[in-house]
Amino acid sequence: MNGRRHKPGTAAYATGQETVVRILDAAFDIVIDEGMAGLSMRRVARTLGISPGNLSYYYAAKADLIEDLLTRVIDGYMLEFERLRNVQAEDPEAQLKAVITYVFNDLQSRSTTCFFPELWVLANRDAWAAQQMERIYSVYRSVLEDIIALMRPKLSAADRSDLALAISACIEGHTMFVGHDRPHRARHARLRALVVTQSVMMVRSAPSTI
Amino acid sequence: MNGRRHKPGTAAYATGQETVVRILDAAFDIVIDEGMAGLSMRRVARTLGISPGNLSYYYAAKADLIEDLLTRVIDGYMLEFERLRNVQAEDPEAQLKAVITYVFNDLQSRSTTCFFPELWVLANRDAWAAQQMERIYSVYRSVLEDIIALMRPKLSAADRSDLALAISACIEGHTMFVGHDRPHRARHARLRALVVTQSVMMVRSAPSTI
Amino acid sequence: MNGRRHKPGTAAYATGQETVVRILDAAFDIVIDEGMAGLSMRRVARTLGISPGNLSYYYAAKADLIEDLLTRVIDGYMLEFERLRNVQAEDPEAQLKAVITYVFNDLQSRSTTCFFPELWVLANRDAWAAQQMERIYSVYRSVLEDIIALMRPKLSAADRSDLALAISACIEGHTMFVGHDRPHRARHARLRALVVTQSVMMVRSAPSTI
Amino acid sequence: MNGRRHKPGTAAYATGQETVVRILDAAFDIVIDEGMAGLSMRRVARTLGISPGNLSYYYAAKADLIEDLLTRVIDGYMLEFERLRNVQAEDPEAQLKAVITYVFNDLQSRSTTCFFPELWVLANRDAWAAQQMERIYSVYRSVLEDIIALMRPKLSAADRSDLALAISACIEGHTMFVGHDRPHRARHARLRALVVTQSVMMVRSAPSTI
DNA sequence: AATGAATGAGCGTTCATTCAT
DNA sequence: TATGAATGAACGCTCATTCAT
Repeated sequence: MNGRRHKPGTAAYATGQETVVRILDAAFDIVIDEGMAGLSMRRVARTLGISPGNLSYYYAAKADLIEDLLTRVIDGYMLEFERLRNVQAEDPEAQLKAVITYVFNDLQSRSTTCFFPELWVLANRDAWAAQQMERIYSVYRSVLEDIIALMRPKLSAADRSDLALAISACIEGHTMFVGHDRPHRARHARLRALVVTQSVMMVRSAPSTI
Repeated sequence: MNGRRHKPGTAAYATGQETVVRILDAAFDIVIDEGMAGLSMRRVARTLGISPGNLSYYYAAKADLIEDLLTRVIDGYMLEFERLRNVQAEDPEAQLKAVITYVFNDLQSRSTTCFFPELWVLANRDAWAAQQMERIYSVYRSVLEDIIALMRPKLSAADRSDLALAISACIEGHTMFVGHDRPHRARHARLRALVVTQSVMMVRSAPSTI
Repeated sequence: MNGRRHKPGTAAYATGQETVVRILDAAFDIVIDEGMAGLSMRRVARTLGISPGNLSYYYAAKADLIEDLLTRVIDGYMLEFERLRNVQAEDPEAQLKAVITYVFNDLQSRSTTCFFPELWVLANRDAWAAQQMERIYSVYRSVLEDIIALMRPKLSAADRSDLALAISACIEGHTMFVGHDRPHRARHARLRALVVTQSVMMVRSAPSTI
Repeated sequence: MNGRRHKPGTAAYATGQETVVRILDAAFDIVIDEGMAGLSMRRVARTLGISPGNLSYYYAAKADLIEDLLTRVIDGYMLEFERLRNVQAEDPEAQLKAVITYVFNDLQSRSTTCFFPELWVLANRDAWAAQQMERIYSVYRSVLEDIIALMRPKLSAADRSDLALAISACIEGHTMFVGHDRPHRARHARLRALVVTQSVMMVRSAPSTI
């Protein structure tokens, strides 16, 4: 969605813009369906019915496409998180529950179940991907931190940050167990209840460490 | 510890046995260094200084090599978990803390940080890999379940199982944040403390749902 | 003369058209020189001085190339047979003699001597090849059947068809004996005379079986 | 069956002799099932459950195995032909009919339908194979020539030979049309009748050319 | 903005062959 | 006799990339 990856001037016209979107959509679908391992320039081109040459007009290198793809997907999730900031609730605790519930539920979507592990793997080897991963998770945590600040105003920023990281890591860790088509998906609701309750308790009771 | 993926009769001599070990070691190193995406038969052969033909003498198909590789790695972790069962501690609570501490610390090893996300991705697409993943995590959870049973004898098996799954998922979810070379590795100890404390509290206070 | 085995859109420019022709020519030459066993994608590419990648741009799979190759060769022979239909002769008998003479002579060409046995072998295992073989021989026989119909109007279609099949099989059977470079090539003319005379006699004298 | 192809001394013991037979049997089955193209040393070894190394003890090179294979198969057919020489019949004509009938019927066996076209292809490229092919067909023809000599004592040897070649070629040419599983197999009996009748007539009426 | 055409490297795999044991 | 172990070449194929048109 930033465009700074393909040659400047590219996708200057309406049809070009649209093509970029179609490219990224196709690429995302492939990643979800077949994993990053299944993503190839030729496959994207084939999916769209355009020539490899034309694809390389928009993305000269595969890495560029991947960058844009990650950026766009992560921007999408970031938007969701920003929206969570404005969740209306009686009190911060209710808000915390709402946020965790939302994110935990999202684990079940096929996109989320499939995309994030790919991102984690990517981040293990690619600094830029690691940075994008931080970008999204820091927004995610900042939403939590703000709520925690309301619940525990006296806690240090570091403590709040730890709590937020612990909560987010705990939720993310359920992806491969209760995510879409994952073996314990049937236990999703029960585990969500556990995580919600436990997270609230943890925030309430966490001692100040400074 | 079974493997048995290469044709029977192969690796009958000492040198052959050794070659198989060298193959699997090299393959594992490649996966850790470059990810599954970087694993190729030719690369393994190149690394070992053997011919592609010779490699395919031991593993006729790449899938066979991967199967043996996963089996071996997972068997290794399973052995570790079985060992955790016998951790000596004053009481179940101390034992729970010890187990969580151990596993959480292990997240920091490069192998663990790099291998498990690859396994999660694999399991998303490959039924056999998914099965192997279940194989290891079920042992992992059973260790936790046994300790939980000692702490909360009146809890139903399902409740204990949920607690174990939640704890293990929570720990695993920290891999990509505080694992080896991961951005929040510096906070590893603080988060471990949080997770340990919180897990104990959760087991202690979890209500019976049946 | 259809082909259409390489992806549509490919070979749209003059150079591409030419390349396809060169590919099929080279493939044919290889088959004639070394047999189907000697035909490989890489060899075709090497012969033409193009890269394997470029060859597979035109023919994504070897089977596609073979299909196009067979189609083209067989189309060529079919055209010849169609031309034989219009052979001018005093009477049907003279026409029959002319046709048999032409086909029998053609056995001596290196292409024919080498190509047809390869086709027979292929047809033994590949349904599509078998179908192509039928395609050409049915045209071949239909030419004969039409002449036979003129010579023996009262014969049933089945009888005419049997005669045509017997004559064509008899001619084809000489390929490996009097064909190009075959051990009895010196006797070609004498055998041709025998086959021509005998075929005419057979058509003349064959009893109606219905 | 001559053995002169593998190292002298090899297969000197009973078990070794037996292994050679099993090798050639397996090789023949593969050729019939998959064609010459499907014949590989490793496949033969695999079929027999022996190691490639052991196979190469009997046949150091694939070419040697093929030589022995051809020799044995052709020896088998030659034996059949020699037996045909002794067919009892009222007169030479009946004998000729009996021989043609026998050979024409044999076209329908899977082995014959599959093996001979492979031999023809081989003979197109390999001088030794061509020689073996001549070996068998010359016996075949000599049987016919002898009968023809009885029917037409005044015909020159060359004429008799031409007749024999024409008859044999005509029969062979039916292989790919009425052989096992071939498209016109249903017409086998009718065509056999045609060929038998016509061959007898041809021998009876063929003019002396010298 | 798009295609056709081309390269060259890499992949997984099969193969004939060799040789020590 | 027989196996295990190894080589190295070839194969069909896919891929990222480039570039003229």
